[in-house]
Amino acid sequence: MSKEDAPRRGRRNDQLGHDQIVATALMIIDRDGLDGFSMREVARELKVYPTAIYWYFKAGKNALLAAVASRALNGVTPALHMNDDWREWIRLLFRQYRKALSEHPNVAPLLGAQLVSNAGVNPILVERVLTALDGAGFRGAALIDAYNAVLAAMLGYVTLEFAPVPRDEPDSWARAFEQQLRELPSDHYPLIHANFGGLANRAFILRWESGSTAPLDGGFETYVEAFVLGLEAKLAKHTMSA
Amino acid sequence: MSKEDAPRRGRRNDQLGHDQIVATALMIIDRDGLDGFSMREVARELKVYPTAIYWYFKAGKNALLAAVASRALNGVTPALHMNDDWREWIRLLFRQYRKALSEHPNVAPLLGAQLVSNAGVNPILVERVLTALDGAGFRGAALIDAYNAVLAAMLGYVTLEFAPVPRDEPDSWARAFEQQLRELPSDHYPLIHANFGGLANRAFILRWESGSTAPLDGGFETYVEAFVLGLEAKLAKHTMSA
DNA sequence: ATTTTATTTGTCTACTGTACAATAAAATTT
DNA sequence: AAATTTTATTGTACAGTAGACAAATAAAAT
Repeated sequence: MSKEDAPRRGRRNDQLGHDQIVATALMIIDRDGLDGFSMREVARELKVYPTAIYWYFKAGKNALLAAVASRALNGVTPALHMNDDWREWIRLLFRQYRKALSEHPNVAPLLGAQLVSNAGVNPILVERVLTALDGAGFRGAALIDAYNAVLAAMLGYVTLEFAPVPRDEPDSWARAFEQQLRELPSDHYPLIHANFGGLANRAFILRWESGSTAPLDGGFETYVEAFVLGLEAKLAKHTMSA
Repeated sequence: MSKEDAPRRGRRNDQLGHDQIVATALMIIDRDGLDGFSMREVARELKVYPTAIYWYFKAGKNALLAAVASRALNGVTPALHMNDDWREWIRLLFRQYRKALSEHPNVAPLLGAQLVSNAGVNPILVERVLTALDGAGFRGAALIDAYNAVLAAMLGYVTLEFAPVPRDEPDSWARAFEQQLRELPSDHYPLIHANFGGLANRAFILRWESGSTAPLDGGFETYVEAFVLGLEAKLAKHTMSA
């Protein structure tokens, strides 16, 4: 009713700013999942016109999502000091990465899969992984190969673990899915049947909850340990043949 | 101009059918990427009204995408015979999985990340992985953990490798990105600098092409071998302590 | 010949990303 | 202090999206 109801055009004092936009976007994704995210929803949340967001992220939606991913992973890369054990450092990296993502599980699909994998991450991670592997003894082409293996392994488990489940009527879907699993004929699937208790909702493909509500800790530790031990074994083979 | 131009309503002889829809959807995704996919595009391609698609996929877009993912992975799981070496079988599984996805790289984001990870895949894969690991000697909780590790590892590398790059003006984007990499100060990033030739466009985060056009073979082989060797080492530790 | 059912057309609403122009406050230059 | 430029926002517009719903109709079953 009052005059001030008419929204003012032009520059305002309570500026928007990159950080506020990214924080809001991350909040929306945490709350509603990636499907609930949209430029317009961000604008609504900030009580601002949708196009205002485009002033800060001129490249649009993907640019904003890249910034969100980057923020969610802020400070993940552990420090790396001389004489640190490279195995322990990689274990720490994997665990911190998983922990960071477990606090923003809905961001996970952006990382392994989306185009963000390049833009969002910072070169410090790259340099430190290279440093750790160089310290272990990897050189030249073997260093590059090991680097790629480490990066992929770091992302692999968590991307899958935190993959979202259908969000419409999750309860009935879960029950139906569980029922479907139980009905697998035990003669064709003897090991699934024999280990059903341990597998149901505790194993990829055979679960109906995301890792954000039902984490797969044991598998992760096995995964990390196997990978580190394997790198070590591969290193031993190479240095012996050299 | 002729009478037959008026589209016939109701049931037709040249029926649509699940398979034709899924095949068309996969073709579109192969051609235009996941962003180019939409229910309406599928309908256009089939010269049919969009809502016709919903008759076959009553759960909508996600259901169709799940079917597409399942089709793209059709027949990936290698046969597993008694006395097969479990290490060799896992290597084969990983390689076939990667090969199948390299023929449909745009499907990759659906697998690791999206909700498809459950619905799309068949239980034969699960049973065979369990069989291979059981044959290796994993039992009980260790079997479940190893299973989860294998599944995650199988998906991890390829999901990242085939992640798409920005599709608008990819050339100028690639050049800009490369330039940005070259300008990393060599005092802060000595190993990136020292290995620049081997890293540029050949390493995660430092590349501007997707794995579909610039595969990262060496890293994959290292990854597979490290993982298999690691599982073996982990197994040896366990069976020794038992 | 009639009913049923499977399949498609056609209509509708509510939403999305983003290009573009208008506008005004703040910062900068004169 | 006045004029100008830059920055940040409102406001308008468009073409595309998913999907609910009802109407139409051809083929199959009875």
